[in-house]
Amino acid sequence: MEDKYGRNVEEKWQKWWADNGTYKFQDADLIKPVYSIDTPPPFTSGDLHMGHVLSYSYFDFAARYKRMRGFNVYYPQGWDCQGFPTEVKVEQKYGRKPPEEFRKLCQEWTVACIDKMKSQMIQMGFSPDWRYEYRTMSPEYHKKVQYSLLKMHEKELVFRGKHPVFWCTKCMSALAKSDTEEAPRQSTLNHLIFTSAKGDVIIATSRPELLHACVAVLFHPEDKRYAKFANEAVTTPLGKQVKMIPDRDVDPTFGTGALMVCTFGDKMDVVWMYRYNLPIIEAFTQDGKVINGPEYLNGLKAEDAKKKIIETLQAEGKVVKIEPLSQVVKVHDRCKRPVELMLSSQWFCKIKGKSDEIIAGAKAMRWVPDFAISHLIDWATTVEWDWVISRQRVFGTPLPFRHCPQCNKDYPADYSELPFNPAVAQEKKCPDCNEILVPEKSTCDCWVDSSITPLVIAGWPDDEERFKRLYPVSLRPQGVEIVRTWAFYTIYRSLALTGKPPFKELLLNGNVLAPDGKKMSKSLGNIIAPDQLIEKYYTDSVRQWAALSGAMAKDRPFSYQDLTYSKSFLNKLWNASKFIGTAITGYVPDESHKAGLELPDKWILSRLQSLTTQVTEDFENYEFHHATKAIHQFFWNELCDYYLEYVKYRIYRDDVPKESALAARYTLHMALLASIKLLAPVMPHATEEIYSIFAESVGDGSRRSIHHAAWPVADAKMSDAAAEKKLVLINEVVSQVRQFKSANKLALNAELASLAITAPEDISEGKAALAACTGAKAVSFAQGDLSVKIKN
RNA sequence: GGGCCUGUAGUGGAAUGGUUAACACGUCUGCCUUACACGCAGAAGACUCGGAGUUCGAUCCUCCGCGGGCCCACCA
Repeated sequence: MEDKYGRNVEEKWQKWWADNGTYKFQDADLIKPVYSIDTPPPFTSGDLHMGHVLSYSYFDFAARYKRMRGFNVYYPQGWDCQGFPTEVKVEQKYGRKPPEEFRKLCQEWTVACIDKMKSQMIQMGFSPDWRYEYRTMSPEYHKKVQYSLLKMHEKELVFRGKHPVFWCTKCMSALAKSDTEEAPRQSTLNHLIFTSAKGDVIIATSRPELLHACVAVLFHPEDKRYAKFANEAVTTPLGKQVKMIPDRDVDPTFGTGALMVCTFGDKMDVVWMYRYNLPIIEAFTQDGKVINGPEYLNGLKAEDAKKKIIETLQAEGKVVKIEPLSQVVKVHDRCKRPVELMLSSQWFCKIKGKSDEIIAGAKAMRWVPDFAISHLIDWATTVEWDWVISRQRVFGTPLPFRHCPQCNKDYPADYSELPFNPAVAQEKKCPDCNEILVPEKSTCDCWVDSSITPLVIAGWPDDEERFKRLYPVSLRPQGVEIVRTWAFYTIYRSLALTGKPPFKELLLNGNVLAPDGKKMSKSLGNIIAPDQLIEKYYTDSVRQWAALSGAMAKDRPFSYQDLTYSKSFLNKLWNASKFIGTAITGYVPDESHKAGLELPDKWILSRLQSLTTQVTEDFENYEFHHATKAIHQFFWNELCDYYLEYVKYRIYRDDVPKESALAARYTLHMALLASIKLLAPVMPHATEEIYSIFAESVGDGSRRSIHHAAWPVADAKMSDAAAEKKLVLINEVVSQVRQFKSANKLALNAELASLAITAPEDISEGKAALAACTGAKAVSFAQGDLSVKIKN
């Protein structure tokens, strides 16, 4: 055992574990039960953040615990490579490039990011089997994603259709919702006159320039003002007839309580369009100019069109009033221009109508904590339309389809063509018209990639043997905030592709907030970098912090206090272990040594049994916080603070009976060995090093890792309620003596003339320990309520 | 607007339908006692957000209010 604990110790074992394949999944072992983990592939930003540290620590604890419980742990690690942020960074660095070249640059960039993050993971002592690393940008991964899409296409769950998407008319690009932000602006609410046989209807709109795309007028079903118009036709100021439809989502208090649905002014229009199967009118071109409108509007930009149409309608007497309106609009986060909804040809995955089976699948799995499933149920029950899976991006998985421009039909790629890449795909012709088919250039939404991770890690679809062994996976750990995406899509796709729910258990973690309770963000400058913490506090402290944070599906502020404490405990563990290590040097444990067990020995061994039971139960429930706390309490406040003081004389002095000396060593051996095993999942480095104290009892000299040692099992025979009861009294006596010395400004090792103890139980068995621990030259006992008379 | 979570000493946070509500950091007082000063022994510090209810009894259960967090929807 090294003299001092530090980064050198941690690095030494990290290397040793890698060299010895400590965390390898035992492919050939078909007997051990398998425990598989579908770990989150982090987005390859290049940096592990505190949220990663927390959540990855969490399931690393689970993996290590299960390994010690005799499971064959399958713990792969993947990388979610493809995404807009990478494209942005690569473009910033290299400028715009042709697609294939750009994709290569993105890949190189990503590889560098992965290298960095991987080394951070190793520093954190995470224990995946790196042989099973996967990258969503690799050809093999693309192949599996595309295979999954072809399969779902065969089941008609994947299809192409026209769908409104967020669109930036300045950048001429489709946007994901995450590319948008909100901006307040001053606008106007315009009250326009619609006419009908039953009278006029005044509707209020902030976007009169969309009037030509008006396809319906809606009002609230209980709004008496409009009840008589239900399902009647009204005429827009442009002379078009549309229907009046009652709808529960209309706010009768806003404007006039009647609104026009335009395809598309905002997202709600899209909802209504689907709800009532309304026609779609393209209102703008891709560069934001009016189309399909009245002559005087066509070709104008939205802002100009708005002015123009208001002027015109006012002149025609069709405007009742114009009032100011402050509103919040979605803008493109990069150019700050308002975003439009544009009809566009996209690929979809059928989701609508699938809620019941997804919820049923979710309910078939254990959610920890259980309330987290509500996030999924809420989401599943409010799905309004199908999942748009295509993105007009470069760095992504290509959709494996071709399109006939003539017949307007889609053709899936052949399985033999996978991985399909439109840039190099062979030319194919339309079976109907012989026209050359156009390979799809869009790429997949990144959730398409990541929603098959439990399948991919289990060898799907080629390796049936492995798949049977590894699927469904035992554990899916993930953040609550992506239940609606990662968990939702994964459950759905896994069910669709295999008919079976993908996990047995889900473990949900929350996020790490900055010490001020706010979200960590670059703009607030409150980010805490894990690397610096490791440098200063060491990995095993950071891991303890993660355990103590206990953020089960809840957000927790980062706390330096917990980290400081964790480091203190690490130090305590280290020093106590050094002491015990010296005490038991050359000691070979033997059951016969139990014959000499004394009262304090029986006590601490009894406490150890209940601790073992408690900690085991906590680990089963992923209550790492509780488990860690319990071990700390035992080790520090019972073993170190009392027990070690009771036995020291049996270690140091030569005049103690041999039986007593052996029993003390037996107890120390047992207590330390069990303690470090219980701590091993959380503090893998320190416990591994301390484990070397026990090297000789391991046998042949070839070093075995503590992480393959058997998890302790409580032994009921070692439980001793009587001893525990007596030690409560003895500890109390010691405490009183310590108070006496403190009050009298005596050194704690000062000798005392005598102790006269009155206790409700016969605790005279502890006389020697008491005398040694308190420095009392004489100790006497009497029966009665607890009291201590001290003479110095 | 909807959903979920949450409100406990200066700070971070346990726990419990019932005696003095953990523990840690910080603070204060002693002590460098042959594992550890990243330590040891003590001490101070909490009307457990406010209100109502259930109960013999609530910090814990219910409701209302106020506050915080996260997610989602919407702003015609």
